[in-house]
Amino acid sequence: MTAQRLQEIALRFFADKGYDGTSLADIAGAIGIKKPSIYAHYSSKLDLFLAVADTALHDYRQSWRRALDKGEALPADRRLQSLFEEMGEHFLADRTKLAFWIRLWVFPPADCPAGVRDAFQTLTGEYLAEVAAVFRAGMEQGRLRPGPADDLAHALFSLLVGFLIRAHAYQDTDHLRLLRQTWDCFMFGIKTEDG
Amino acid sequence: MTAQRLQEIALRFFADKGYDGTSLADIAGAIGIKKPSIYAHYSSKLDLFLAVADTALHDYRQSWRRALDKGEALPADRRLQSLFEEMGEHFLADRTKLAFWIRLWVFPPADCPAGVRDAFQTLTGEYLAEVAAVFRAGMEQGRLRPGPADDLAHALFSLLVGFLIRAHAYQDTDHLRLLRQTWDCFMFGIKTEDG
DNA sequence: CCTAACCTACCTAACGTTAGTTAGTTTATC
DNA sequence: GATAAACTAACTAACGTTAGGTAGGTTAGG
Repeated sequence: MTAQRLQEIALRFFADKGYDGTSLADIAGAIGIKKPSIYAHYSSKLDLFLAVADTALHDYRQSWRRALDKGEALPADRRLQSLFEEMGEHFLADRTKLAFWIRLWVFPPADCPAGVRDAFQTLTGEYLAEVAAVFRAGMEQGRLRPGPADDLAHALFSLLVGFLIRAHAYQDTDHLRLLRQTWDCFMFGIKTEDG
Repeated sequence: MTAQRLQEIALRFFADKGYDGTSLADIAGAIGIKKPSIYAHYSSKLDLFLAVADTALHDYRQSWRRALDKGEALPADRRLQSLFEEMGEHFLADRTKLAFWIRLWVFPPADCPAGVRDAFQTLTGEYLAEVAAVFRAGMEQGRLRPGPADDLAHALFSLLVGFLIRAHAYQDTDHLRLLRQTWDCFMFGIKTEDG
């Protein structure tokens, strides 16, 4: 299926050079067809982008849904850790996916309809709500310090995003070690008890 | 000075729509001159961009240099907090600056010469080294948990970046509260002592 | 069983627009 | 009157997009 291959290549280009920096000629050339042939499968450049973005959003939701389900039986603190690591590993496994995700969220193209941005925000909102619920459960169980669960969910998300951005910018290999290190700071703090 | 105004407007456009998404006609129109007149001040679009990027890099270095100097007398843990908050406030004070900074670091334009990216990396490397030194000092003073100082510096930087990205994406107002909340997580951890 | 119609996926050619850039000319300032 | 900074006009190249045509495979009718 050419439409599928177009999406794959388009994802790569959009992630790498951005929407404005990618030309249809680039995409067409990469799969060995000519530029106008793209229009047999997608009605416009934006249409192709939206198709790619749609699968990306789907993938994003699925990843944290799965991560949430996976640690369901764990105590709250371990579950948060699992969530954090699962999401980190998911995006670390595919650098192209990661770059596209960041671009779509942080710098969506000007042509991008508001609906797509809203979809992203809504998705992240749902995710944050779920994480906050885990925080609350952990506090009730006495395994987590009492505090504002919503803010803590945001803080954890910030940490994840910062880590992912760092992983995108620096291409070194020991990301997972740093991911765990980062988690430990969040979990135990950096301050000594008597400090 | 038109050259100055050009840089200011260009910064705004580059931050908002990206390098590829910005046309010289846009920039020229915004300050009330015609497109070719730009060439009286900058030899090309890339030249203008590099001028903007250069000031941005300068500003970036200056901000963390000042933040480091400011808390010099503080104990290590308070100094780290001061560093974190100062940097956060610095970028939060100017959203345009923030957006350009993120774009330059995370998604530099394809035309952007490697030297600029390297300059950014070097600067951040210096910053991380300074932060790591503060961590080490704090550990020697017994005010911070012993641990891998370089990794901890990276973790703190990730946290800052994540927070800034979040601030860029969500335009709500209580950023400073969330910044402090995020810091407290890092400082004290989220886990109870007996958890 | 043949053939006529149709569909899909590609092609070439070309469209109109806009991009960054250059050349040559005018205006204003010191 | 020289110099800097603006202008108009125009160039080339690239963009997304449309039109029209062709080859191959599938379907329907006599």
